[in-house]
Amino acid sequence: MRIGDLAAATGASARSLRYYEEQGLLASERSSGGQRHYPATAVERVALIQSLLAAGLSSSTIHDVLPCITEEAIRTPWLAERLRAELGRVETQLDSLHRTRDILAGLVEQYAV
Amino acid sequence: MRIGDLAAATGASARSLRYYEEQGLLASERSSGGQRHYPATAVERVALIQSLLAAGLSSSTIHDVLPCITEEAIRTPWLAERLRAELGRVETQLDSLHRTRDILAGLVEQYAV
DNA sequence: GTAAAACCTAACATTGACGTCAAGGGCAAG
DNA sequence: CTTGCCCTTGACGTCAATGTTAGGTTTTAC
Repeated sequence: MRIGDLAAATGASARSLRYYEEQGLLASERSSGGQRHYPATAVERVALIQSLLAAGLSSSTIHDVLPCITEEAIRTPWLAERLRAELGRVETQLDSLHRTRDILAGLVEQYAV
Repeated sequence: MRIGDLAAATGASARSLRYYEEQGLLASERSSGGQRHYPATAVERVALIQSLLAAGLSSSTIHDVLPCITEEAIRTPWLAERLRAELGRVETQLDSLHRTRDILAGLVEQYAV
């Protein structure tokens, strides 16, 4: 898969995919001419990255948390701790968003004609 | 209440409060010397603004959606529609965040030592 | 009345995840 | 081989909420 295919398959722009690579979130092989090639599994990985970005994790946090290209950090207690911390953050955010949803729903009810 | 008090009461910076006013989200009376004064209800209003900002609504959207200082837009069908649209957005985001939470929880389980 | 603390406006700086543009190179089809 | 499309790197632009700084004014405390 070339970058345009991956972009089409994931909805991310080619610019974003290059950015993910630059941030160490996504690996690619290069053709002899220097063009990026991706395995089919990259689609799933990009989806994961997008999901975590949408959850408010920074690319640097994702880099820390995903045992990515370099598998160095796997199963260190530090990684487990970091994961738990981010999970906590997301759950807090989930609670807060839940309350906001209720507020908005209240407004909708109040202003529905 | 002056701006410092409101900042202390809400956790927002004075800069942010002025910005909210600039964006038409928050009203203030001025003293003879030009300093802002807020009613006690402003605390609640700022909390609402923060909540909506945290949910990813832009200040311009909040301005549209909150029947704010100028009460012009109240109860127009358009407002009701806009509110429903934003509620939909937030609910979508909530779903997505929920899934992301599960993914993260899975990772935690996987990498827990 | 005076000093300190809080406030004012105005403007520029920051951050992060991209968009966009320029100048060029790779690659399949005709 | 060339046409046309996709790709490359690099650099600069954007956007939104907020930080920061500067230079001056108002309010509060003594």
